Amino acid sequence: MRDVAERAGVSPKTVSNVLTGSAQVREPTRLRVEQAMRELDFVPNLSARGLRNGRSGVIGLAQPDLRAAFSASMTHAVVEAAHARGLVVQVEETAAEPAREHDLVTRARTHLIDGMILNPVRLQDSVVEHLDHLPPIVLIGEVEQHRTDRVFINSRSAAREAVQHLIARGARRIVALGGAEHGAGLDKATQGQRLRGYLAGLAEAQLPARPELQVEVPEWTIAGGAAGMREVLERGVEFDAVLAFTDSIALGAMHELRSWGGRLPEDVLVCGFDDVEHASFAGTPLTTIAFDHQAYANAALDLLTSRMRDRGLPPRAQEIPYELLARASTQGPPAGFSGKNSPI
Amino acid sequence: MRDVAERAGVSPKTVSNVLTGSAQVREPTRLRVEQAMRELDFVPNLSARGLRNGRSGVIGLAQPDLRAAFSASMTHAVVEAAHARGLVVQVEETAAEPAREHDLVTRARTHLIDGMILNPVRLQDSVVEHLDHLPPIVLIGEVEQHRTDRVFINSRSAAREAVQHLIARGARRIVALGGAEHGAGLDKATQGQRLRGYLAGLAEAQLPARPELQVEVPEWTIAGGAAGMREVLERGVEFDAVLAFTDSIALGAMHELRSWGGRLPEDVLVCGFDDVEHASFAGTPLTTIAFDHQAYANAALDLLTSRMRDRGLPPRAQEIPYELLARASTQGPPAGFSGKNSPI
DNA sequence: CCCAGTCTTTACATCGATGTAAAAGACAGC
DNA sequence: GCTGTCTTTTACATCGATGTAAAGACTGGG
Repeated sequence: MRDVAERAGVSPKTVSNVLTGSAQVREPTRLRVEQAMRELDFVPNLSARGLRNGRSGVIGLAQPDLRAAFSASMTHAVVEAAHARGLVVQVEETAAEPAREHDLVTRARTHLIDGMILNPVRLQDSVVEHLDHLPPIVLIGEVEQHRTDRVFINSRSAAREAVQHLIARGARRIVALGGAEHGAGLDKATQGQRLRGYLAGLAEAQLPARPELQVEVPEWTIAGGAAGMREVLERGVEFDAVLAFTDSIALGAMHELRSWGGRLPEDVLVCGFDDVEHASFAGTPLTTIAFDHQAYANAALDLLTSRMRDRGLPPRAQEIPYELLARASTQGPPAGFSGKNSPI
Repeated sequence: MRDVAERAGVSPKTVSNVLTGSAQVREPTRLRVEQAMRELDFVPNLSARGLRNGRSGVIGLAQPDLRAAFSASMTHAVVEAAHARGLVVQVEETAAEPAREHDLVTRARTHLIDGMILNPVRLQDSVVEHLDHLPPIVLIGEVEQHRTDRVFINSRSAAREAVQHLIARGARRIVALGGAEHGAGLDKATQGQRLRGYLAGLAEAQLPARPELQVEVPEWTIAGGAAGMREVLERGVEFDAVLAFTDSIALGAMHELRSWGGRLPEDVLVCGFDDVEHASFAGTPLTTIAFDHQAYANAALDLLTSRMRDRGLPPRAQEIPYELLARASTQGPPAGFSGKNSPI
């Protein structure tokens, strides 16, 4: 910057003033400075600026697995929303490990970021304890605590609605693909809410909650969904619908079902979550819980930037509306299916 | 840091020495310092460190559209590879706009990054001119210039091989879904190579290159692929195979074909590129050009980090091997199809 | 033509970590 | 006990941008 100043015949501070617009600079001076900046191909050093005024213009985005379609869609939306606000995004992966999640949050300050958006699998309380020492955090997805800002869809109610929908279309034995009561299912963030909604839906219809119809899926990917479905089929359990906790899981399940000879939706109904691009283009277009991913990201960034301006704000929670999109995959009534009578 | 030093009864430099390990520190002193750091919950400020030693530990990753399955997979792989090397990743989207690509590269220095991995759609020469003033760049994908480091698969040869495969399975009229000679097709990076390979494959088999079988697809997403396929079908052109330039395009095309009543692979064969997770789980599992995404990312990071250490290295290009994975979608021979005789 | 009041520009200190060079301390050997 | 070597610690300057406060350049009114 000194070089620019020298070339333009002014002091470094004047160059800085031109850049930040914080003080008035006379037209001819400004032009001279701009000319010099162009000639020297000058770019301000953000490390220095960050050091000086304590903000880097970078926010962090942490998700379990970037390959999952929903994460990819959310990353896109967050990058767009951040771009519109003059911020850039650093991505992190927690690989669904609570330890990495914990690590990431507590070490957030080291990472040059002004704030962070986290899609938690499970956020330990100990992390939230440290909140005062950490940069602003917005959680996306459901977590049972009210001390940070959050953006969420009402997963519990959505899952209940999905179950009602499946039951209305004739399903009676619905597989929950993504979480189980007997495991750590209810403990985990989004997973817990969807499982609760599933159970509530069954209870309302006075259908029993069968443990053999509840399957944990450690990785919420297509392969993970297929593996979960295979587990059910190999046990020979009979069922007539699947509530998958994400669209990726649903797509994997549908593939596995077809490869066992199941017909969709004639034998089994399937419903997913998130409405990723893929869902509507699947072999059997997938019924799913849809919501506006961009609105979700915008809300998260609004909460984050407002808190970056004022750390003293009370914790806020913003709910994004969802909608059940009925597609071909739940055109019932289903005949029912089990691994036993399959051709493979 | 001063506070830590004071609490441990040493000078700030000693604390720094403990952190960096650059100088010897006696055991008891080090323990005292570490104790003090823990007590004060101290985390070093990376902005300051970055300012001091000119490196931030952040690399940039720029791709056209993060929603595309291949981009998501690559982002995952790059984040993992970077993590293993103690780096973090900042993501950018170029939205397939050459202007944004140009902007990003020339302004790269402002973004606190030590280097950058770019999946270019079209990289203008003017950018490469500025290379000396820019941080290290590794291009992923094919670009017709040899002044930067690059990682690539031989797309031209892969496309030719795919065409040979389709012809061997009985195809004669192959749609190129992703690029066209008559447009700007040959100018663009990866797209150009795949188009050239397609044309080479046809020429070898002495089949004519028909302009009506070549379709540009501006967005390499599922929806983009479906739109491109629809265009062909609406024109009533007859064809018996589709070479889609990415798996996402292929999946969109397959969906569109099915909705016009086309049977896969009985009427039309389909081949994609990239082997994303989805390809093998599609209704009709997709034949595709597969390669190891993680190896690809590792190679890119190796090139990048070595250049970060020594800017003077000559430009290097590393080719990653690919393999044509034949799945159900190219079980020929195909009967042929056109929009005219469709039920819709 | 001078002066108060306003608009521009300048000098300097600062953010936090770390390289350099020199001072202080530890230790062995005579 | 003293010197010389080696290790550990210190003081200071520096990376680049910017806030503060003060100096300098201008305007218009008298």
